[in-house]
Order: sequence, then C-alpha cells, then structure tokens
Amino acid sequence: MSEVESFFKSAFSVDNVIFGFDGGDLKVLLIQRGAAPFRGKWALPGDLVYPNEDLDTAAERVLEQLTGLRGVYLEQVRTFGAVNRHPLGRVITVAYFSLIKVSDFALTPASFAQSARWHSISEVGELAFDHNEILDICMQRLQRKVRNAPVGFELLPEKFTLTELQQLYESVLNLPKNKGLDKRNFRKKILSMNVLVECEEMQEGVAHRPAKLYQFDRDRYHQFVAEGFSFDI
Amino acid sequence: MSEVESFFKSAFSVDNVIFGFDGGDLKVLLIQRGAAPFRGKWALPGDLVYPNEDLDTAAERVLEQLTGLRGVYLEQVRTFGAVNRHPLGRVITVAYFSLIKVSDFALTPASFAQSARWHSISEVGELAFDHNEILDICMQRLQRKVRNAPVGFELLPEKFTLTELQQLYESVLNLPKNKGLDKRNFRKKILSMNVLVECEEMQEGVAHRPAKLYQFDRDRYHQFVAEGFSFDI
DNA sequence: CGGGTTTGGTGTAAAAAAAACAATAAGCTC
DNA sequence: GAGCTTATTGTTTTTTTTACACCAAACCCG
Repeated sequence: MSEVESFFKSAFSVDNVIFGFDGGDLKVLLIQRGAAPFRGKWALPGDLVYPNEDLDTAAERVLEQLTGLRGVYLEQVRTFGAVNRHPLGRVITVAYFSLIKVSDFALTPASFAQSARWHSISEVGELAFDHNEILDICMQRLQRKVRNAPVGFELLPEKFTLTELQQLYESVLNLPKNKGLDKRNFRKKILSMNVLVECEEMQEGVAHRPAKLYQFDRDRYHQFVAEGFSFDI
Repeated sequence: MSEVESFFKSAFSVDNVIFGFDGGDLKVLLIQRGAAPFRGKWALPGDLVYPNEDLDTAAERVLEQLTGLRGVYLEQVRTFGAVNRHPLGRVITVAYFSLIKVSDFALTPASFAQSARWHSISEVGELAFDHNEILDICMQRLQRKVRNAPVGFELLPEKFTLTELQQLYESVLNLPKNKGLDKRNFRKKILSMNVLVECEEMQEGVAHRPAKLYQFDRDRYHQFVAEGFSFDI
C-alpha cells in the first residue's frame, strides 16, 4: 500500500450527545450496543458519515433515526481522534450535542432495535469507546452554553413555569436544588431580559397554587441581539 | 467498491491558524501554495494526518515544521467537513489555532519552501479552500478565549509592559486603539487579579519615559484557579 | 542645560449590577 | 375552612463597573 493510499484507510463518524430534561433531572439518551465491539455496553448514538454527507447532516440523521425529530438544537463540540480510540481501525469522531424536549421524543424502530434509554447524567456508568470523555466534554460545553445563550428553553416544553426554568438551570449547572440560585434574583434577572412572554394559561393538574406559564420569544430575542444585547445568566 | 470500503475513501487533515502579535497588530501566519489546487493562493498551514498520529500531534507537527516551535499554546476549534470543501476528494479538516511569540519564530526550511509570511488579520485576502471561514471561526474563538483565560500572554514576550498588554487586547478584540479600553480601569483590573509580577527591569531603548516590565505568573494563576478564581476581562 | 515632546502612572466619585434576605397570596386536599 | 404546598413580590447592602484628568519621568533637540 502506498503512503498516499494509507491516508485513505480511515473513516470518520459522528457521535451525538442527546440531552433531555425530565423529572427535574438532566438526562442523556444512550443506546445499548447489540454488536461487537463493546457488545452490551451503553454508548452514545452515532454512525459513520456517508461519503456524500456533510458532518452536520450526519449528526441530524443519527438524531432523526433514533428519535424521529428534526430541526432541533444541534451543536458541534469537538473531534476525538486518538489513534487507538476505536479497536477496529482508525476512526475519528466528531462529537455533537443536541437538546430535545423529552415530551417530543417518540421511540422509532431504530430506537427499539438499539434499546435506547434515558439515563440521568449522574448515573451514567462506564460507556463504550471513549464515550465517557466525550460526554464529559459535551456536558462542560452545555454548562457554559446555557449561561450565555438561550438554549435552556430547547429542553423545556413550549410553555413552562419559572420554577421549571430555574430547576433546569440548577440541574444543568449541578447546583443544589433551591439553594444554588436565589428564586427572587433569578426571576428578576430572567424577566428583565424581556425575552419571556406570559401566557394566558396557568399550570394545571398540580395540587397547589398553579403557576403562570411563560414562553420564550425567539423573534424578540433575535431583535435584541441585533441591537447588541447578550444573554447572560 | 462495497459500501464499507467507500467509507474508507476519505482522509482527514489539520489546519492551523497561527496567531502572532507584532507592531501592535494581530497577525496570522499563512503560506503560499506551491501546488495545485489553489496554486499561488495563500492558505492556512496544514497537512493530512498520518495514519498513526493523533490529531493534536498532527497539529503540533504542522506548527513545528513551519516555525521550529514546540510546546506552544494550541487549541482545537472545530471540524469542517462539507462534502465539497476539497476539490480532490472527501477531506475533512480539524481546525486548530496556536498562539506564538513572534520573536521566537525562526524560519525553518519548510517555511522557506512554502513562502510563509505574516499577514495582518485585517489584510487577509481570499484564501484557498474554505480557509477564510476557518480563519473567521478561529478568530471568534480567540476573541472569546482571550477574555476568559490568560492566553493573551502567549502572544507577548516573557516580559511586557501594561500598555503592550492593553494594545494586545484592543487589537484582538478589534477595538479602536486607546479608545476601547480605559487605561486606568484596565490596569486596575488586570493588577487586581494578582497574576502579574513586576520585574526589576524597565523597558529600554524607547524615546520616552520607560515603563515597568511585568511577567505572567503561571503558578500563582493555577493556584488561584484551584481556589475558585476565574480570569475575566 | 532647559524647554518640548511623548508615554507612564495614578485615585475618586457616580452608576450599575449583583447578592442577601422573608412575608403574603393562591389554589388544592381533606 | 383549616392546613398544606408552591407562587409571587421589593428593598437594602455590597460589589463591580464606568467615567474622568493631571503630574511624572525619560529622551530629544536646539
């Protein structure tokens, strides 16, 4: 094999850290591997990139095949390329994370086939390949991102209460519940940005005083950004 | 060709945006391509990744072959993988940026061969491949990074004046000279972090009052970080 | 050697932002 | 309607950020 040819004896894949928020906890969607290597181990959903496929498209495809969702928040994080990261050959992988609303998630045939399951971030065990490292890095990226861009809303239903939003932040930033963020200051700050609109409706089905529901106003946010505003929590 | 084989008809490269600071201006080191495609065009230094080489190692190699430097600041930024970004085949590239002290830079045989030259950021023209996009993204990353990590010092000599440091920030952040940052406030802020130590020596060879020289104290910085400090300008 | 030129170095006051802190209101259950 | 649970709201203090102007030190040149 010539030297030039050997450069082409390699492949690349994408791996997608799919975050969700449910039951007051940040979760990640993992699949249990059905084939070697690492058969039976939990792993990040991913796939080789098709020869005629852009990287972002591949990440979207992985997400859609597993969850049926399109057009959700997706961000490239980092590429992992240690020589021996894949036991069967030289495969570098481009890591992405996506943020989905758990309620939108429907099991697809692919997700049955691969036994997909949500795992609380704190309860993720040893994963296949270098996926623990990838998850860590994506988690750090999410923690930074959530503080200076309005991406937290991607994890909540369209309409949410301020308490839910605060719990989301406490969960992502790994702060003690109702201790990390001061309730009054949090509300003051988020409302002062003027990117939330109050819905007519109230929370329903709770055994206590129902809270107001809010929605994130994307248009207004983008307008503010154009005027120099920057989201910061 | 089987489908599996076709996955291996692809290669990956690294491209390195090498930043330097000289004459009060932020610069980037470019090479003029001697071969097709894009012969004669300026481009980012880069190379295919060897089959047994880690990505970071490849980026270090590219840097060393061009500048003779090792152990400098290097950070992976993003991977560019549009299907048609390379005219000769499917090549995805992992972009890095590095920060070097221009005074340490010595032309190596490779840099002669490739006609390497520093270009002011503001005067970079049309580059080969998607290198303008890569440069833009790396520039944005540097602008963010310089504000929340002490990486600016990587671009300055070991000993520097506070005015030089301020000019570096104004240049990287693209602020009007002596207008963007208030001199007194800048000095107050940077000195209050306690990560600069005053040298015995003074600036020499200037036709005006010489300034005190300072050094960045890495050990003290890391100690502070361990105690919860975070650099922020 | 003295006046001019150039950059170096310094403090304070006002404004804005962040942090600390606790009582009342509203709906539900029984 | 009594009791439980969560929702909602403002003020004070502290910290951080911004705005702003003059004297000092060295060199140059005549």
